[in-house]
This record gives sequence, structure tokens and C-alpha cells, in this order.
Amino acid sequence: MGKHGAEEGREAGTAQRRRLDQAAELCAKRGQTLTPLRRRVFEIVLAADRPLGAYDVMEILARDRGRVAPPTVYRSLDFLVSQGLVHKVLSVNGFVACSASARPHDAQLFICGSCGSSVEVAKKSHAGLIEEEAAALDFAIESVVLEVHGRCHACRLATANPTVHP
Amino acid sequence: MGKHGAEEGREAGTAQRRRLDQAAELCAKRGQTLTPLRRRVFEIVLAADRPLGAYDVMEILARDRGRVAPPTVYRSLDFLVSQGLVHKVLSVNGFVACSASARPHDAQLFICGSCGSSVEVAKKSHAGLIEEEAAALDFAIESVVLEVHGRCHACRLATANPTVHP
DNA sequence: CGTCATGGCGTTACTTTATAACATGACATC
DNA sequence: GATGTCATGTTATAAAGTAACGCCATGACG
Ligand SMILES: [Zn+2]
Ligand SMILES: [Zn+2]
Ligand SMILES: [Zn+2]
Ligand SMILES: [Zn+2]
Repeated sequence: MGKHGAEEGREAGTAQRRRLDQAAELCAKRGQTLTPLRRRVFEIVLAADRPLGAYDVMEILARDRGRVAPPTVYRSLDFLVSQGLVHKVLSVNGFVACSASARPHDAQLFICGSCGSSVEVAKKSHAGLIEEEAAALDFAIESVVLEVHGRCHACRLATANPTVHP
Repeated sequence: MGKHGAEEGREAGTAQRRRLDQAAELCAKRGQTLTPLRRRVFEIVLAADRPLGAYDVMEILARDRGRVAPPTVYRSLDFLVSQGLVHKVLSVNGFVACSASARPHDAQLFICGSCGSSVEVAKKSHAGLIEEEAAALDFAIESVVLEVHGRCHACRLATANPTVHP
């Protein structure tokens, strides 16, 4: 993925530290462990303001721990996804922290093609409609990928202002 | 992608030939050309009973034309997608023929994890809901990815039969 | 205590998917 | 016949993801 802006903060704020602790607790409740590596990967994803590619995470990890191989980071990311802490964003081959963090669910994401930011909204209404359609097909739903692409509010405002330099 | 079953029929039936001719006409109307290569690629995708990977298409193409390089097939597939004749299926890295073939649109696909088949349904109702949510975020939608995973009718019936390939 | 199963991680090597960059050919237009 | 364009060929490489094996810490069990 692309270069970084202010996205990958080395030190998490208090809010994020609490998120991490909550996550650890959540995993523990399920008999799973948020190991130091997994915790650090989650921290990295949390600190980003947009979906990060697995190789981005690798690169950031490398600053702490030296070279890390792809399987290491993929395993951690997959774990976090399995715990519902992180969502995989297919349309950008990336991973983004779940903004709800309740329990595992399919995310609905609005992804900006300009700045790359993504916003998760609680999926509600159309879930019902999709289920209806599935029922009509006698199709047993296991998961739903719903990713909306376009331009976010901030980027639309920026476009109106021609004062941005290339 | 996986190995093939009865999916990649060398000779198209009459129905498919008509689809191809319609497609050619459609492209022409837009000042675009369905060249022999593009036509053949479309034919291959049409003949498949499930999404094909670009490299699957390459392999099938190779039977006719000898070795074909990735850019060749990706370009043709991208063209077909741009014409709305084919949909890209992100969640399986594949390409499937549009079953409506009207004009370009975002597809809603039901994809079976057992047999790999995919069914396209006309997206209607929830489009409105997504638009509402987008409006609330002041987000300008450009495209929507909606892929539902699960088990299709046929595979659910076959559940007793362990003869379905994993 | 030993030993055995387990889970998490490291490492190597590899596969699959996709694109950049540049060259060629065909055909239109001036 | 030069110039532009579009589609395709070609080479090389990037980007994303996985298989397979082995190590070590932990904890159960005799
Ligand atoms: Zn979420
Ligand atoms: Zn934006
Ligand atoms: Zn369609
Ligand atoms: Zn099926």
C-alpha cells in the first residue's frame, strides 16, 4: 500500500490503550490470548487512519522487532479478524480496526478513493433485505462483504477548494 | 483458481453466440470494439459456471492461441468489466459474466463456498438504504461491492452426500 | 521428574494475483 | 508517407498470500 501520513503513531493514546486492554480481556473470555505480537499488530492497525496492507504492517513491525516474515503478520491479522477486532477490506487488500469491537460481525465500510480513509457503519436494515433475497434463493448466508467506494466529506470539500498544491 | 469441472465449454451454444453478438453490438454503440480476443475472453467467462480467475482464463486461451501473457488477459477482462459485461468478484479474485448485461452496474452476488457458483441478483432495495447512509455521511458513492457468501440451494441438498468437493 | 501434546511464532521457499514499461502491428488521417 | 491511436505482444517485476517445517514455552499427565 501507499506511503504513510500521520497514520501509524508509535505510541498509542489512552483511548487506544484501553481498547487494547478491552481486546485482551475479550480474547481471554473466549479462551484466546492476545499475545504481545498480536497486541502490537492490533495497536498498529488501530493507530492507522485507514486500512493498512499486511506488508505495511510488516514494515512498521520491523521497526520494533527487526525483520518479520509475511506468515507472522498474516497469522496475527487473521487472528484479529477471527476475534472481530479487525476487518479485512477486500477492495483494497487491507485491514482496518473494527470501530464497534463488540463481537464478530460483517462490516459495512465506506471507503474514500482519494484519501483512503474508511468509515464503518453499523449494518442494520439491508441485512434484512439481503436475508430475504437469500431466503428466496434458499441460500444459507455465512458472511456478507459490503464495501462502498466513493469520496468522503473531507475530500469533497477539498475538491471545491482549488488551493491544494500537487 | 481451482481445477475445472464442466465449466469451460469450448463451443458456445446458440444462446451464448447471441449473447456475444449482442455484446459486440452494445460495444459498437458506445464506440468501442469487441475484438476477437475480447470476444473470446468473454466467451470463456460466459461458458464457465462460476467465477474464473484471470490465470484460468489465460490457461484456456492458451489452448487456442498458445501462450498468452497476463497483461493480455487482464486488459481484456478489464475491458469487459468496463463495458459491464463481466463483474469482478473480489472475494474470490475472479471474473463472472454479468447475468443482466443491460448496462454497467454494481452486481450483488451470492457465492457458494462449496461449489463456487455465483448468482447475480438485481440490486434494488438496499441500494436506497446505502444511499441514505452515504448521504448522512456526505459521502459520494462511486461503486458498491456486495458479495454474499454461504451455501447454495444445491449444496445444501447435497449436504447428506459427502461427495461435494471441498 | 520425564514425556507428550499444544499453541504461538520463526523461517524458508513458494504460489497466486496483478501491473509497469516498452515494443510491435494495423489501420486511419492528414 | 508521416503521424496518431488503439489493441496487442513481451519482458520483467511488484504485491499479496500460503505451505511446510521446526523450535520452544507451557502445562497436563503418568
Ligand atoms: Zn466492525
Ligand atoms: Zn477522502
Ligand atoms: Zn450484472
Ligand atoms: Zn453450491
